[in-house]
Amino acid sequence: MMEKTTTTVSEEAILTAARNVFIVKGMAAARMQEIADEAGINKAMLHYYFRSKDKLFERVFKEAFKDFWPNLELQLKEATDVKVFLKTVIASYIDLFLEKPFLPNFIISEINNNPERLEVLMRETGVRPLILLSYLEEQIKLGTIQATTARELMVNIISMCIFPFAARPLMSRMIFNNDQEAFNLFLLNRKETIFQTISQLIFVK
Amino acid sequence: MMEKTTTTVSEEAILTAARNVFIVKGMAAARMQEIADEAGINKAMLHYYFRSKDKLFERVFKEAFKDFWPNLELQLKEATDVKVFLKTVIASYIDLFLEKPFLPNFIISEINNNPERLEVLMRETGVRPLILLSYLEEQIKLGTIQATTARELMVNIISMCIFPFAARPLMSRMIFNNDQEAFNLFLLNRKETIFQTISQLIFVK
DNA sequence: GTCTATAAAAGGATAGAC
DNA sequence: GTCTATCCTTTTATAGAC
Repeated sequence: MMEKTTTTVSEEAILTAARNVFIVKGMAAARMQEIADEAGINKAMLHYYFRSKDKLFERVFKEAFKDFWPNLELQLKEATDVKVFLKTVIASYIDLFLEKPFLPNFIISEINNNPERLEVLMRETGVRPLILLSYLEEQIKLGTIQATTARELMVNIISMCIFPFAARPLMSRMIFNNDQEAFNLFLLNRKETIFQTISQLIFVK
Repeated sequence: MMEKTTTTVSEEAILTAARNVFIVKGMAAARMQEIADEAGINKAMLHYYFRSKDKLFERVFKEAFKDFWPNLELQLKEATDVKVFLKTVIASYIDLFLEKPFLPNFIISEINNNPERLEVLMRETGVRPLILLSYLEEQIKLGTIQATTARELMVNIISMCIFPFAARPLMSRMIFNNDQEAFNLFLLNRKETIFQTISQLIFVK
């Protein structure tokens, strides 16, 4: 029996091109023509496969949104203690953004434009970020980590992981004087440095 | 003698409207019609005063970019020591974003779309963020604060200040379960909590 | 300076041949 | 499935009366 969700070569080419264009330019600035060109295919084909720009965008966006969140359940199950768990979460975030540098700003901007979409997105992708929050709360209660509030801690971790990528050109110019090598090295080391910074805050001797 | 840069009532109304629309929607999604409506004025007037959408946008963007940076020179001159200085910088950032919540994402996104614009912008607005960096470097050398590198520290401070605002709807939903009151309170308290967090990192007993 | 009307361009969507 | 040609809507920009 064949797959229900068989995708043709063209369909895949379109999706790949659409991802590239939408994620870099955003919904409003993206052009169907550019997506067609990048897919090496005719503009009419986009409509043949996806009916409209809106529908094509929704498809790409939902997928990107799903990508945006690490699999907390899995990492939680595999981690032996808080330290390992946090280290894994931070590392998986940094690795993700090293691979997909435009993802953070794309998700953040499109959510800003359409916050009401969040409810549907969360339901359909099954993303549950409160897991990390309640885990941190629990650990604070147990005394294995120290922090005034779990929310504070979680916001700080996420901010440090995501922001340098979301504002990459700005940071590169403003703080690294456009020294690309130094900035790339900085980002590569972030896995380690963020973990150390957070450790200093929550594992008080 | 009269001002050279006299602005008419309409011109001001247009600029105010353009700010509102551009900063919330971004260049690509903004509509000249919407700006005209918000200014309570005819669409043709926009072109009469600013020639094109591009030119109007540039005007608004440059201004917003200038707004985005605290006056470090002034704060440095007025501060009595590192603690006071950092507290002031953080506070002025948080206050700015409480007042203009859409500013961070606007600046970050538009710079991402057009990083090459940065050079001109910096020249024309006279923004010099490296002042903070060299100040931190100096203080590390002097031993008044502790940090592995000044860049690391600066990125962390900026990330914690800006990110929760740039990703406001996302944070609100994901970490505060859309409890608007709790989230607003959290942001209000950020001045204090970020300072405490940073203090814990750099003022080691 | 301000408006109405309209041109001009861009961009998304469809028809129809192959 | 894929293409070319074309339609139609949206949006920017201008002409010209007042």
